[in-house]
Amino acid sequence: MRDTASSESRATRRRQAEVLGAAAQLFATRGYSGTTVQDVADVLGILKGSLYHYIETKEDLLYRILDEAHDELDAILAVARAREGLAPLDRLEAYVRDQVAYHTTHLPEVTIYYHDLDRLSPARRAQILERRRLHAEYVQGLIAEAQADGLIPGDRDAGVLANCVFATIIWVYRWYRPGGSVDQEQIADVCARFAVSGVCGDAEASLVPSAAA
Amino acid sequence: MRDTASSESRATRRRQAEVLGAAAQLFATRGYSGTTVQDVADVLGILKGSLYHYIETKEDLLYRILDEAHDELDAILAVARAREGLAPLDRLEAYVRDQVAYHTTHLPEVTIYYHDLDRLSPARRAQILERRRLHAEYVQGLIAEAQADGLIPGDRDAGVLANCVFATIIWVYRWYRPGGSVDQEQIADVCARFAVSGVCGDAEASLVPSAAA
Amino acid sequence: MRDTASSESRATRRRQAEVLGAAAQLFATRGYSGTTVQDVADVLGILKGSLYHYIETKEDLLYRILDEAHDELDAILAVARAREGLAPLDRLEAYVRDQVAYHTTHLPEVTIYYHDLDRLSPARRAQILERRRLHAEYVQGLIAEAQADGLIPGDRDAGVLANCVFATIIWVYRWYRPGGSVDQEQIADVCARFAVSGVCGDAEASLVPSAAA
Amino acid sequence: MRDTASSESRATRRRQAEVLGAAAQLFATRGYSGTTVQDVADVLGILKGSLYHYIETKEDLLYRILDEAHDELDAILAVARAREGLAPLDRLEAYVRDQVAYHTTHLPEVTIYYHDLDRLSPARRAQILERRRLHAEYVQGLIAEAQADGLIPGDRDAGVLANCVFATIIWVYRWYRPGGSVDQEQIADVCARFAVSGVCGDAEASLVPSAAA
DNA sequence: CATGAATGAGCATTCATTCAT
DNA sequence: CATGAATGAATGCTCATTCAT
Repeated sequence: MRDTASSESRATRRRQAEVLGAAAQLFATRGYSGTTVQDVADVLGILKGSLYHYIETKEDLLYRILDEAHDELDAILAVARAREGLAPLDRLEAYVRDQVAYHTTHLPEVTIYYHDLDRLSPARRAQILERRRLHAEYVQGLIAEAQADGLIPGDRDAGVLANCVFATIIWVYRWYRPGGSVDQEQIADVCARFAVSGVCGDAEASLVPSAAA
Repeated sequence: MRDTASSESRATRRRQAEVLGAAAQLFATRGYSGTTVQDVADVLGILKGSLYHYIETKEDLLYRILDEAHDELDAILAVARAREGLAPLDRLEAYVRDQVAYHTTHLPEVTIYYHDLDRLSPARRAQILERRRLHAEYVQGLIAEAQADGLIPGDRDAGVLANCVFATIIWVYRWYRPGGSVDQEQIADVCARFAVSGVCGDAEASLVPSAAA
Repeated sequence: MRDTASSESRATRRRQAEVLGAAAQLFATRGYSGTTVQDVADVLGILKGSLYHYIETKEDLLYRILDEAHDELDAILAVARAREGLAPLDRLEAYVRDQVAYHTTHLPEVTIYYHDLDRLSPARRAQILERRRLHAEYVQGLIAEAQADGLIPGDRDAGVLANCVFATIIWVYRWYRPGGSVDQEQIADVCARFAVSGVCGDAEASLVPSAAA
Repeated sequence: MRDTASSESRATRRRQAEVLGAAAQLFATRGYSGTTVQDVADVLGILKGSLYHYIETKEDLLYRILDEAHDELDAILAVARAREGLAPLDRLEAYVRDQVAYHTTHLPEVTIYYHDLDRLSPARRAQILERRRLHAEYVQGLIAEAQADGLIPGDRDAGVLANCVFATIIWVYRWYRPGGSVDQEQIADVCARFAVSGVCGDAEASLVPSAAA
């Protein structure tokens, strides 16, 4: 029973990971269009032509990075779905916290995700977008559920609110840089609380006094 | 009283605006790197070489679009600063509303702003970033003020919260498309309320009962 | 009796001279290929399109500069030819002196002459080369005459010697710069003496003693 | 004992030489500005883009041609410096002879050298000019030495005389064409004698009688 | 005379991709 | 697996020249 029975040997898989890692670093820094196949090969210490032993096209690199990243994102969604017996807003808070934690620890991947998805071929882009849609549905569902349960006001469009929640999650990649004064856990906390409070939208109540003063 | 005294004739200025408009449309759709000078010329119905009567480099197009857009953004900030006698959170709400209104009505410009700022030369990028910084300072200042006034809890980093507010504003360009079921004014309302409630962060209070129930 | 009877008015001719002067300056500095029509127009303070009121093609500028310069060069030849009753080497010396004087005082023109003659159309180049040939013939004739008269050794090819004489004259434009420590008259002297002594070629005779000493 | 240990294989080096040779041929004929990268590729029988495997910029071609040519020129200077125990004028004569021999056998290189040095970037031009300066110093030094030794009159500027010597050497490339009636060795002889006699400058002495006759 | 928009051909350079060795 | 030479299409930019106003 040789373990080469799997289609790819362990060494091969490691090399593939190195290739994707190098590409991810570069794509995140210079953008997909701004990165050349030569750049990737340079980082790996091989020649441009040799890189084509690992990929068929440059777009392959982009797709694989995005595909693998989405595997982890989908795992977060699966965990969230498995959290039963919790109130919708608590489930939302947990989901946002997990997402922000992922975003802060996978800056290159999410940077590429939000910057260069459009450089994917239509078919592949559609594939990724479909996976993303499931996340949107989940969050929008939680919000609609909270509205139905009377936990939050029902006068606002759940879809718009869901987008605001994702804004809170996603935008992290544009301002968070490791080594800052606020650590990752705190950031996940603040963002989760911001998002949940945002969908609650009862700020006016607390503000009325100050406005009335 | 002729206003032809200005160095550029009206026709010239109109043509310049057409050039920028065509470029903005394309940059927003295909990205700066994905748009060729040829593309822009094609839209204008002139030859590639002729376009160089209006620009010196392709980057000029990007810079001018961003520069003009920032003029409008800065006008929003000026208006916000002029709103005296309002509580900080009310000023924040008004600012967010204005910003979201701008974002929904200037999708091409803001798309370019958040996607291709890095394609600008270092000097020009720095110039834009400096203008952006003033906005960040303003919002963070409002939040800090609200914290100092005891209007919102002071246990969360004002900088992180400000980033969450900007997330709410900015992300709009990624999901809002004109002609949807929710109109622009409603969206500005929802986002403003989301952001203000988010910084208030008193969701737990309202949630505790439901969680305790 | 208007003086507009001449094909070009005085003002027109002055303007033409300005155009040629500006072009000559630029061609000498940046080379013909390295100078754009725009550059010339800029120096004149007009637009590129307007320059075409004075020229038909860019090559016109080159040709006219060269043509006018050759008028002066030919005048030097005419003067030389008129110097009768002088020994050939004295006539050679006078010719070299005049030529070097011209070269040091017309650096832009001669620079263009020796650098960019090949950018002329074949017909025009041939025309200039024909005029140049007359100079070569004259100098070669003087040398042959001196050889025939026994004034200088006859064992060396008169054509090669003539080329060496022209080398002495022409090369001046590559190293002479006004304002140096040696004035123009001295330079003309040194060059003339160098050339004449060179064709005499009796250095060995004078050196033998010193070598024998 | 394989010499393939060197970083470039023999085939690679040969190809590089072919590339430089093709470029040199073209630059000499049409000038650097007048030669396109396409032209060079055409001569090599490859596509324009493929040429960039051998060069980084078009200027690289120019620099390498000039750099390699100067290696040979500097070898001539080294040989000249090694010729001890000879009177200065004899050393000058030998140097001129060697130089002229090089010039007549390397017409393309020297043509480019004297025509297109200015198309080099400032840094690279300075580098070449520094190497050239050593030659000028050497020749001027010989002349000064001869003057100090009383071998030639000391009333003429050694710098100007050195320039005249170089004129004699350099100008060869403008009139010498292989296959003429005078062979290369004779030309080197004539030029060397012309230059040495020129710096001696005692033509008057020999002329006085003929003028007095 | 002068303007300035437009032309159209050309240029140096880049780059994803292929393939014989 | 890796090399490196070659492809071929595209890109940003230049520039001499034209011409309606």
